[in-house]
Amino acid sequence: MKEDFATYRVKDLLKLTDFGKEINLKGWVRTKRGNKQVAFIAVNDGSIIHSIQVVADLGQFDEELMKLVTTGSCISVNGVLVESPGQGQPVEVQARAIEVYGTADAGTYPLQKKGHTLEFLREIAHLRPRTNTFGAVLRIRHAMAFGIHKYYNDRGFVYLHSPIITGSDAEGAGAMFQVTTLDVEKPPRTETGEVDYSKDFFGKHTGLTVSGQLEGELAAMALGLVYTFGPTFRAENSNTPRHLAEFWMIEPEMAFYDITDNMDLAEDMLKYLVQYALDTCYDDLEFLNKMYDNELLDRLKFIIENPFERLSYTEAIDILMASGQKFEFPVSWGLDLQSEHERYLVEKHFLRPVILTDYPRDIKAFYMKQNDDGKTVRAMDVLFPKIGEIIGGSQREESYEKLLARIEEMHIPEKDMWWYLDTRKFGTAPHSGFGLGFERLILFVTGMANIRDVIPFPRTPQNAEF
RNA sequence: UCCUCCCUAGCUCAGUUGGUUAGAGCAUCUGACUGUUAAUCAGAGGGUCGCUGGUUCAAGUCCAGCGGGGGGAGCCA
Repeated sequence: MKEDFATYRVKDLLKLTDFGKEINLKGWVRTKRGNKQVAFIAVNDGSIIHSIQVVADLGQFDEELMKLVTTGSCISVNGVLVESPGQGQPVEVQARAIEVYGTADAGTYPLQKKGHTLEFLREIAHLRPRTNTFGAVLRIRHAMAFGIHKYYNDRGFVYLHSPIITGSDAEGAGAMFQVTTLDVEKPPRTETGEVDYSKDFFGKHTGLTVSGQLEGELAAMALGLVYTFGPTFRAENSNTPRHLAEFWMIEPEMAFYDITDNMDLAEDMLKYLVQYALDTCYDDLEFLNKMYDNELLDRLKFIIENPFERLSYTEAIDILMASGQKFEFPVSWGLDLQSEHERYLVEKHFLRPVILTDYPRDIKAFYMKQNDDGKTVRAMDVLFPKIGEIIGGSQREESYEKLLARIEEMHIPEKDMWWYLDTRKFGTAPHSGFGLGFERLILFVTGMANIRDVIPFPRTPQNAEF
């Protein structure tokens, strides 16, 4: 076919008003309607949620060619941009020539014109990006990733590439996937019969990272403001709509930030990102609001306009105990909050995001700064409606003595932590940081209910297809 | 990992106290229609009722095991 027409993406075509212009477009057919005289072909190229209507006067097209233009096929169209006489779209393309790049057999192509369940789409994750829903989710996901880099870059943070392979299992954030080149059938053994990891690729036992925080702290003690944003792996047998074995996490780490600065940053960042989604992905959000969650747009706007509620763990316990609410799990000071407790606080009592601080030290990680009361640490968890914990963070313990005491107390192998302890030995500083689960953010922003639907190819127990 | 629910046509589902030949909508195919919007109208094809075993004269239906999936819980981001 003639190649002298300039190719446009659908997103741009829909905005053009110079009717009569000759253009080319390429994309995938969503539907074909019509009669003997005329065919209406909805073409989507992923640049925007909307499809463009291509109109083919069937007198001018080969019947055999038109038979190949089916839902799912890929075509290139030369045509003229015209004002649409029909309802539903401002412009359409009067086709002059159509080339079929790839057919999609109508009898076996799994995606139909009608809606599919999200569960079914998970089974065809290789094709689900072609749906309106996943187009929207993936564009929003991109915008959020870009917005995160923009947010931190604009504020002078350095993007730190923390390692994916790690030899430290000390963070305690969860079970690690082992990384090895040893023959798992017959690994080399020591004289005492244990697997000899000194013969392994790295000369020691290694795994995939469960957190970039510790390395983030190292860099924060030099660059001041850093963040990591990378894949994170947890070999936990978690089967919930909120957990993945492979997910992405953003972990800012800031020298000279105390717990309040930390909370301010977390709240400001979340509001910025929600606003960024509204600014850059409104069409997609509108679609999701219409199809899945009628309160999505209202909820997003509410988040931006209202301050998060901040209170201590102790105050939260008091509220829960005074609530008169029947909980499946008892509430008492010292016990970790259960999902039902967090949900009560966020969705029943405060009706807004909640930041809880100063948790009992015995239920939190070793690196959190110990309060003077000897009982609590400067932890902060940001709890969101529907999602639960979206951020977990703390001011870090900067005292060498206190940190070492805690490491010993919790039986963390000190020999693996020498480099981390060195930061407290040499030029230590008050500092803070947190971890934001990227997919949980996307859950909130898209209104999707299952975390497997906000990542292109989810990795969960018993599932690594695609 | 625990609790619970589900698995019937390509998809979404119905299927009565166990009883003859398992149904519908959509999708697909064929036909009709001069501009459709999840087009419409008419017709047709399409099933190892997740798998294995058991109970019974008789199992989509009852029982057991296994597999897959959803929701809740735990672990957390």
